[in-house]
Amino acid sequence: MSNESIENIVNERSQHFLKVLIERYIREGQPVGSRTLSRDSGLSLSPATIRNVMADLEDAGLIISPHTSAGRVPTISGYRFFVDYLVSLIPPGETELEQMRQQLMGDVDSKALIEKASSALSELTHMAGLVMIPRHDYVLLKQIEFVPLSDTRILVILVTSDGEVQNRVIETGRQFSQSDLVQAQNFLNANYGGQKLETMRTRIIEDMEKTRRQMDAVMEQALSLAGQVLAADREGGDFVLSGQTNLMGFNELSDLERLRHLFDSFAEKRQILHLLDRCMEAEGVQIFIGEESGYEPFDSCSLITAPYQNDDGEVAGVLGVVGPTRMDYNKVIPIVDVTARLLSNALKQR
Amino acid sequence: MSNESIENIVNERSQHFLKVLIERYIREGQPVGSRTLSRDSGLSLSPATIRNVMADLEDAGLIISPHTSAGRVPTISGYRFFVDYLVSLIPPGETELEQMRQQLMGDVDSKALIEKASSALSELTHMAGLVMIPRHDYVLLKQIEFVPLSDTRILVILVTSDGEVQNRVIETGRQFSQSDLVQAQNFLNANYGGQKLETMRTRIIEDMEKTRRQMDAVMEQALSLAGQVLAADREGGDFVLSGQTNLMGFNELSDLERLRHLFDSFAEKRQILHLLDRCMEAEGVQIFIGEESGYEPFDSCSLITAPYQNDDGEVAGVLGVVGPTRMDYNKVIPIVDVTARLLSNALKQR
DNA sequence: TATTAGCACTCCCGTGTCCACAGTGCTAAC
DNA sequence: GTTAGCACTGTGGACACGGGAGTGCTAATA
Repeated sequence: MSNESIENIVNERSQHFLKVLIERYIREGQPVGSRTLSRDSGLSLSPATIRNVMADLEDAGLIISPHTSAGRVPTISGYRFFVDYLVSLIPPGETELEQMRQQLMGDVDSKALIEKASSALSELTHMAGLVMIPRHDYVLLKQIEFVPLSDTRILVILVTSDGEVQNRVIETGRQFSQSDLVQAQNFLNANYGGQKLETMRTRIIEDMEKTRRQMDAVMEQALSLAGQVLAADREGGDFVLSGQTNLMGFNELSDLERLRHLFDSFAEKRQILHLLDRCMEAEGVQIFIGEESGYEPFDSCSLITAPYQNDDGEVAGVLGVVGPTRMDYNKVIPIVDVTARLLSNALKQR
Repeated sequence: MSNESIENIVNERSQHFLKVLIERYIREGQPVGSRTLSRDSGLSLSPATIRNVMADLEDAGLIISPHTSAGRVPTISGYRFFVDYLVSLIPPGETELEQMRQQLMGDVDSKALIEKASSALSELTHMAGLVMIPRHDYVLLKQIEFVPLSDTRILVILVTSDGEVQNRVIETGRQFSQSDLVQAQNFLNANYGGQKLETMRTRIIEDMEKTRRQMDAVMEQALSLAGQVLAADREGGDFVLSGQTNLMGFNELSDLERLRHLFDSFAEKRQILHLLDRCMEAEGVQIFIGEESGYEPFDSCSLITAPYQNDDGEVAGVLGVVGPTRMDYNKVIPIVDVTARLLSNALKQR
């Protein structure tokens, strides 16, 4: 890719300057000039020399100057290069680790854990924390239960492997007796317990086909009910967001118009879920800088995500943080990484 | 109260001018001067005369001028006087009513209805909509159900009169057999079905006292379980918020610091719930202007609320809108009022 | 007595000018 | 390849200026 060629063009010394410049810019938030860089670099070269280097970096598209007589600031590609090749990750300190452990301990239910994880992310990074609610598709059925509400309305309760309980009311065309329901429920528990809802969905459709010939009334009823329940489960998923107001503190996001777009997109959820879905497939930490996410409200933001696992060790969801492109990648990346691990562990020990 | 005396001091003509001034200010958002007011008032009086009147109104504390050579703007007391004595409520137009009905129709579940109501409020007023989730205390028990999860963990399902299903996992000290649970469940349904959770809570405590002497094992078990379930239900309640980003459009709220406070308070929920709780007791529409709410983040906002009823005609919760003090009270008050009625109806017809 | 015209006064706000500052690119020398 | 020197440039703060909007007061009017 283009990064490869950039790496060749920009020699090692230039890379060092790029790193120093970006780290300085992340700290101070102001364009970095040649004099400053000369002092910070540790290489005792004169500003004039640095200016030449900076011109090269600018040609390579890694930095840019907001106007003639300002210093330089990183471009999106600059950050990208930095993140890919130059970061010196700083693992969370003992106090921070302690704080995370504290929050993610105790046998609370998974919903509470997820909220804790989200607020931990936002508190530690001073940005917005984001944790996806585990997708049901990846969740195993522990138990299914039918409770009659009225003649034709049945409350269906799904207890899933993540300790969550989902309930859904279904409207059946006809009447089911109490014992019908008990039978159906036993049948389903015996046959589908321990399966993923996702595979269950497909298997039930197959099985309905088969049973049509056998004509076992109980089975047929049970399958039809389960089919109805799962059909209602096809929608989008959800996530928990914390500390969105933290984003109001950054002056690169202080434009009310942009900020509003961003907040609207948090409330809308759909697009963000789509973005998070894409991150589920990634192996570890995933980073979108500025426009890289391809999602316009995030244009001046970066998103750092990591997937987390449920108690079966399967990827259950994604968590992450959103902040300005000018964020402290050195620190934030490890925080996201560690939080994902801790959440996975916490979900396991229940 | 002080309003009474103000009413006496400020004669009818002045009141008319106050009304015109406030309505103009609400429309235009800029301080209103004597010349403008003279044109708008319809009374063909010269600006000089108006100036005298305005001086009186300023003395009475109803309007104030931001600086020497600006017009006047309403004070909090000015708005208060306006909403108490001068508003000309404008009922929602047919198209708006239609929109509301559309959103609040259909046999969706109560949670969905509440979200719809909230977004209807925000869309119609272009401000933030707020609907409290019905307080469980006011809700009747339709049915209770126990599902064993493991030896000592039991899933308890409460089906309530508002069609909601709540589930809660309780950790019992000892083991319950399947039939124990069925008996307990039947006992509770027979004895407490149709009661408010709130009264149930107190009655169960009494009853446990009584049974202690009779020593009926089933009853005792059942009561103890129910007691545990209800004990977990003592926390604060919740609300649904929509269109909070609408608030970013108003330039009287464009101060990022204040705005952040406001948004934080929405996320924190506790204080706002407290405020809403107070509104439950009020008969109809309730209005807090600026600092009247006594809640600092709302200092430059107004809150208009109305209680709504559940299917038994009892007050179930409160809904409302939050916006800048400079809002169109003439239109917003009726919208809040009507939405509350429509939501009550929608909850009834299920 | 209530209303009005006239007038001096005040404050805001947009405009324009000026200047110091920081940093640049280029050239020529080391 | 590195550096000193220099002319150049955009930013942003300070300042003065003037027009505009609106006020309060006074004296005249109906």
